[in-house]
Amino acid sequence: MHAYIASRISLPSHSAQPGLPNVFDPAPLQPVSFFPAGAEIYAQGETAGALYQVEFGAVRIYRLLADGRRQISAFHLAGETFGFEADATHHFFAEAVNATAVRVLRLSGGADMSHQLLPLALKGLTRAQEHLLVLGRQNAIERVAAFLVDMAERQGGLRQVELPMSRMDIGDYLGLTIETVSRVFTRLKDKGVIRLINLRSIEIVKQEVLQTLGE
Amino acid sequence: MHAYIASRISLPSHSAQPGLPNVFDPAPLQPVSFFPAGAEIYAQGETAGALYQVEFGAVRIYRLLADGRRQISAFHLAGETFGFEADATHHFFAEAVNATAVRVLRLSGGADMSHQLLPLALKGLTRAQEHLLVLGRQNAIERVAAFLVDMAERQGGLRQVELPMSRMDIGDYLGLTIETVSRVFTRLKDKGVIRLINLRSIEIVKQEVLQTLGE
DNA sequence: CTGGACACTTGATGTAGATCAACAATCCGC
DNA sequence: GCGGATTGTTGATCTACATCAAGTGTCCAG
Repeated sequence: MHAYIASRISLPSHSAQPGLPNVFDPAPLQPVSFFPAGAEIYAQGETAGALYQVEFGAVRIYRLLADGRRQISAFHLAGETFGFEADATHHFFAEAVNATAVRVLRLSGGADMSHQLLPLALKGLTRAQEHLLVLGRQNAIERVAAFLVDMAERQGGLRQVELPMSRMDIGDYLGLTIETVSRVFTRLKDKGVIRLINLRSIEIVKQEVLQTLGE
Repeated sequence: MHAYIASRISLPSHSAQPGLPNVFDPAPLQPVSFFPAGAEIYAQGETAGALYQVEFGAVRIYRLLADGRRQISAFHLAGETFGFEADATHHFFAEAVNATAVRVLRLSGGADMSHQLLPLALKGLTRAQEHLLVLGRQNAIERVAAFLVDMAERQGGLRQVELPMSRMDIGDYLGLTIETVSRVFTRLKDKGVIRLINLRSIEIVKQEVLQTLGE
């Protein structure tokens, strides 16, 4: 999909992370890697063994079918952690949606991290199961509404929501085509539910309507 | 959906479980509950706090939309464990598909089970993410094929596969209607890929074809 | 063994969203 | 700031699956 080769620049980070409980302290500060838009963070089939915490930017986790159909199973925004697997192999691809910094937390063989990992895994599991309901049983408007509500919540519940990803990404996350995503945005705009500030940023005008549609 | 009230009969179990590593030993043997077909094991909104291990039978995990649309996120067969949640509340319903026995493992407040739970949670996460690909990007034949391959694998890879659940359950798991599920079964039968031994049991005749369709 | 209730299958028709196609807006390198 | 490439929108048409409808098979209570 992307012939892009990641140009990683690792460097020790000095920024404290207020608000984000750094469960990995008091280990020495972990290195941060930068990825430009579209760069691969890891690929399906690669050996797993690190956790990744998004410092800024956004990451998409996805799988491909043989003919190129793509399903994005999750987006990860600043503060979120991803990369854990059931065995020693990555079963998904991870790519930077746009310019992204990721703190890499190597899992030292000895240390037992299950205490820290379990809540993250359970959170991910709940999210995936909720996404199953959306993909299995909701129509196009409901899917987009659920997506926007989720993105808004994860950005602190503000009226203005940033969408770092393209319509293609949104489509591949919601199981829709870009055309359908675009039409639904237009429909929600015409109904006065949202306002399109620019391509990658919307304002939620009627939060209740969106909420009701999405559930 | 079901006005059915579970008639639980709890009793201490004496059966050893060869083949199933009982990670909860050497705790005293946990009680086993029986549930008739359709009985509720737990409901969305209830307080969580136990794990459930299927002794025999099958369990469906699902969510409902306000208008009654249902998405089954998982089936659990003999030997599998379910019931863990990200917080103290169940976010899904669990029901016996047919006559089912479940070992209830109360999580004592003090004990730290994250070591045992993490692999189960990660396994569930991977499964849910794979199911997302099916629901988001595969067509009706591919969905049914993937489902049959999965059921076959979980039953030891034999040619003959038992389907303890109704067409309605399969439809609600795959995001399809019962009619579409039925038509796809007929289509696979006509192509000679499967044989319908009876309503709840099929034989896989062309394993490779099914495998290819499902991925 | 018989009847009635489900569960499933099969057929006819409708429709949401995909696909195909043209155009518009936006971004970015020079 | 210009021009081409990329991303998004809008319209026309097609199609896979849903919906509606009418059987058929299966199971069990009596």
